[in-house]
Amino acid sequence: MVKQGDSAGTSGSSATLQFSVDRGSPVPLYFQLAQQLEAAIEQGKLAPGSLLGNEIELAGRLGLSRPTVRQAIQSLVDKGLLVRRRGVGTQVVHSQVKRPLELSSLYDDLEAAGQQPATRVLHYAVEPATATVAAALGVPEGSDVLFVERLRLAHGEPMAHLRNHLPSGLLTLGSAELERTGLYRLLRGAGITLHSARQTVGARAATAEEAAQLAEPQGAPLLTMERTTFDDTGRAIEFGSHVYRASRYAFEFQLLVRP
Amino acid sequence: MVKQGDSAGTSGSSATLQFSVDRGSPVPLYFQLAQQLEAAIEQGKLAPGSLLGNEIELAGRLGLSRPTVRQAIQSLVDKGLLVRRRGVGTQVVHSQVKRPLELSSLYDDLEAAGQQPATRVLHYAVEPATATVAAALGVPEGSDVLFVERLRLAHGEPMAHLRNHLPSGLLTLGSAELERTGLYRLLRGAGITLHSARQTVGARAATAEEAAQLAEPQGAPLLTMERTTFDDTGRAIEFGSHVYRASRYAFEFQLLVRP
DNA sequence: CAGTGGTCTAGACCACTAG
DNA sequence: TAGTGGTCTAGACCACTGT
Repeated sequence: MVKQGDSAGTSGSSATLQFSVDRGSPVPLYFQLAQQLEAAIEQGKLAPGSLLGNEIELAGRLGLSRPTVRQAIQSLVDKGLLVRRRGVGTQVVHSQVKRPLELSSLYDDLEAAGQQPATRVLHYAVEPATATVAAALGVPEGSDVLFVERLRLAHGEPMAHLRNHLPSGLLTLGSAELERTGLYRLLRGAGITLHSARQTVGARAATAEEAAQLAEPQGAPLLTMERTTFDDTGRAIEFGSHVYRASRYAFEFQLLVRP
Repeated sequence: MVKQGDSAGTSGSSATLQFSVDRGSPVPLYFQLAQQLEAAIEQGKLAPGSLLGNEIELAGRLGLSRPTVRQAIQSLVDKGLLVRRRGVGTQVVHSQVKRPLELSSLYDDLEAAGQQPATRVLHYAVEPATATVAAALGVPEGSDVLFVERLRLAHGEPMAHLRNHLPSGLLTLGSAELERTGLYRLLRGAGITLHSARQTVGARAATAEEAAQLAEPQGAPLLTMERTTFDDTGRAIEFGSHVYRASRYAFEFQLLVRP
């Protein structure tokens, strides 16, 4: 049982990197380690393809138990940043993994891209649920539903036409708030935990009205998305029916293969 | 330390269900339990919203340790079938979670839907990589790349036009095999481990040629997808550039929110 | 307050991969 | 054969939730 066998000097390996955990912190130890590993990968201190070093040695070096170290590593494997091979070791993945697809918010996406997003609320009213909306939200037909219709702009140019239906009483949504930020940010801010969503992405030609609203020629191809979002308990939170200018917008995402 | 405290009789709870593990099996214990829990949920034996019972008691009942039971439960939480709340318990999720988005194969999707998929190989040749393809695959421009162009049919009707580029030498793909099944199934069969993919989904109007191939009017809206697939080691395995008849096809998928 | 999941430890044996 | 990750155990203390 050798305690000290430092084969330091091999650049790109983890042996040369200094990780440390703070036991006084309320942040879980495995999470602290995971963050440091992720940062090292992102900054290139852990080269793609390099081995992480075995778990027992890493645990000993940090004063942690092996299960704790495994938990940290596993969380990064789940993110797609690391790959484990039995009998070989844990390696940093080569390719550029960014994010395994989130419940994307158009507003946030535009803002992140420096596109100066803006919103114009076209319609805002509580209405009885139609059959389609009632089915999507799992509420009785005719029950009260908040219907919001918005035009999303980037750099002053129309990008998308968004229609959302929300079960009445879930939250108090101001029309003014909807002009300032995205719906999902408002939902999260209201303490609603988004859990899953069912999405359908398709395409169709623009109607005359849509063409006018989006400044596209009539019959222009539009990207469509329908989405129902659920919370922890399985309640439907929101049903959206959106169209995007295909000339200006495309969905881009990374996905991981379930092992 | 009570070994037997069966509070049986509460229907819908897990207390009435009989789980058991086989220690002689090569299948991991946590996986056996996860499968049984998943089956019980799928068959409705564990009602949506019902509590699973605490982990210690479940472990005792099965003769397993708590970490093993936790591992089983965690795998179902990751799948979105269960929700854990501290101080409350583990509940079966209400909504219908099907699959958190896979690297979908059009062929498999059509087959699963009973659509009698067929493939017509239009083009099959090794060609020098163009700049676009070289960038997507991470190979030198002008290097050998297998270029495959296919028309996908369902019930004899054209559905999509598929163009794929694969680095030469990765596998021996027969044109005949491509008529019989999907590309991804062939890749997996060749022992290639798919790991992640970067996708872009958009829309545009059909060109004259595409319209003719897909039996759509000229200028009809088409759904487009570009995808680069990577394996474990980060090598690009395949670059696809596809168009789908928007009148016949849409992408539908479920996704989970990263906690 | 009692009960739940969240985290953590210090071991153990096994299956797989490589040289 | 040596080294790796994969699995498993039997405890422990803590944080949070509800009553």
